[in-house]
Amino acid sequence: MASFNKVILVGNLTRDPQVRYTPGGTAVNEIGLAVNRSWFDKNSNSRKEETTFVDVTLWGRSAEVASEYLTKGRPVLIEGRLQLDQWDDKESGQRRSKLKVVGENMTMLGSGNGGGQQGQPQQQQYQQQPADDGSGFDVHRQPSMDNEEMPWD
Amino acid sequence: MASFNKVILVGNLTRDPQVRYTPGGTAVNEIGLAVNRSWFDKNSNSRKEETTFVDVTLWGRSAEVASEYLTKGRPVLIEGRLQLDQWDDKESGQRRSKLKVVGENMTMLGSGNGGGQQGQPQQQQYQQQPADDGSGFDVHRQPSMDNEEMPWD
Amino acid sequence: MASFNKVILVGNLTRDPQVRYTPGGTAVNEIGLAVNRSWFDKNSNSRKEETTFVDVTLWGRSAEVASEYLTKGRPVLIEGRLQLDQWDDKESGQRRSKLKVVGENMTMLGSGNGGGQQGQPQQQQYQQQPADDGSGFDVHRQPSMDNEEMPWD
Amino acid sequence: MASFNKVILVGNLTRDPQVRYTPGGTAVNEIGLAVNRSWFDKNSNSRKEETTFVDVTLWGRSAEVASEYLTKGRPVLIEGRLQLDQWDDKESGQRRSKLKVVGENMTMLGSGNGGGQQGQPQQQQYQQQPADDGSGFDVHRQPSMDNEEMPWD
DNA sequence: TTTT
DNA sequence: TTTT
Repeated sequence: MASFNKVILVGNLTRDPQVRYTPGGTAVNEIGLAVNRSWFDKNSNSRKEETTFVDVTLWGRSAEVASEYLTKGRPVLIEGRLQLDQWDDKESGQRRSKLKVVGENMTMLGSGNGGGQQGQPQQQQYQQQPADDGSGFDVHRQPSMDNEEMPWD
Repeated sequence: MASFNKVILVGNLTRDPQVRYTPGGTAVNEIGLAVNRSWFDKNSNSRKEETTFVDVTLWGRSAEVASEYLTKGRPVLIEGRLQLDQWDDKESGQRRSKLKVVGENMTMLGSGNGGGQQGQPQQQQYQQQPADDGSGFDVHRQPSMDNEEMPWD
Repeated sequence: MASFNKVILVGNLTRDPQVRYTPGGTAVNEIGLAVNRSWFDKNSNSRKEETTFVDVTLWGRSAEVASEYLTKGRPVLIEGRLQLDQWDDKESGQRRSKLKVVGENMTMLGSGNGGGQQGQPQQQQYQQQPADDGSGFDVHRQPSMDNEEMPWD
Repeated sequence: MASFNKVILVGNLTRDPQVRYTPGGTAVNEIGLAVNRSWFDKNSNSRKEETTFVDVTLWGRSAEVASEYLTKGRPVLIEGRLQLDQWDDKESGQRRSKLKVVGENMTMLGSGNGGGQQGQPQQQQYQQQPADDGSGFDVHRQPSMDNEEMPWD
């Protein structure tokens, strides 16, 4: 049967975003997100906290926007999908894998005036660039986008 | 700012589910899910496929239901959240971590009569048990539930 | 086949929330949400805006929390489901219906100190009360909840 | 603050889909979906059912695909957003409005061989066409799409 | 490696 | 370790 793969996260950035570019010129940004959960534990009769730290890979315009407008601590909403990175570990000779999140859409939350220059585009939603730059870089993993939805293009 | 953490997956089971029980008696089931994605790659001018294999931890009643009604290959919809498992690697002495999915709700898809005994409860949605059994087992990680929504309880 | 029904909204309150109570004592709160969308229209070569106004029905504790901590303009994240209200129109004698959103979870967003008294419980997520109060009031429509997740109970 | 607007539904078609075309040539399809919910009611100590009937507007390629491959009764997963249709009622002279769902993505579920010709493209996910055809028809309301994700294009 |  |  057909599949479906959706992740929606609201959290705070654990570091300042930093764009890089693939050899083919596509922007990439692996942002760090801290997603908190708190619940009341009946056994200990106390409130508990747990934080999930997630790395989210942004591509294209949203990769750039993250660097331009976001800093450590800023709240953000990410819509994306799970992706399994797989590789051969040269050390152990074993096949290894890691679950990641690919961000397909980013919405900046917060008042946007927490300081610095990042406040402007609060009503925007940033989607990814579609282009596979044919560079051999793993750009083929990047998902869909809609130019019509892109700001300032 | 407050957080939000939601994962919604539709995929096929990669193995027969197997319930286990915590020392305190809580059911746990780590099911394997294969979630496919296919897209048209403009560069190669061909359709591509990529599969994400995800382990989903079910708790309580849904852990049991998975074993009772599902088998390898069956389609299922999972609603849950990302969770970071963290531990100390004795080998390397390093802190390690792994992103996982905790299933908070399970919906069986498919005609349900693909064979075997699994077909009955197609209209049901299974949620988790709330109880922390105080066993020291990591049951404290399990989330919310609503008995009102539980079948046959 | 089994169904799934999920709505996730981030928007701003269009009015101050007001709790009411059913004859059986269950809290209800129909909050108004403004959800904006902006996109770039290629034809007119300009940015466009569209707002969706949605009424969201909250039950139980989240109905109360909304009134205690939120005011007009505050940003909020709602997780819920679509529900079809159906009734007979006495005037026309016709069967009528209206699509609504039932909120199953509410997360307050924003710095929380935008003014007034509403700022405290920023890290909380509020779920609904399960109880059907047997009042004949349409409380049977309210969904799941988990006391374990409730603050201060 | 920025907004977010997401609807995810799994249900069965209540009628055979029928594509229409706008004057500008854009495909539109308003499909009917039945989304079931069942829960255990503690008061009556019995299982209850409730069905939400939702009209979902599909645009572009997914509008066509729906007609080509789906028939009444087929299960489908819709990802979309809420939209408020507003108009002036000539009869009453009043401003009226109706909440609708715009489908941005459609995934066909089910074995796909329940009969007829609809079975082929089970692994596909159909997204909308971006084009505003400038016809004056309310095509401006249609959302994002990614040609790269379109099959057979 | 971590955020509020 | 992998499903359709």
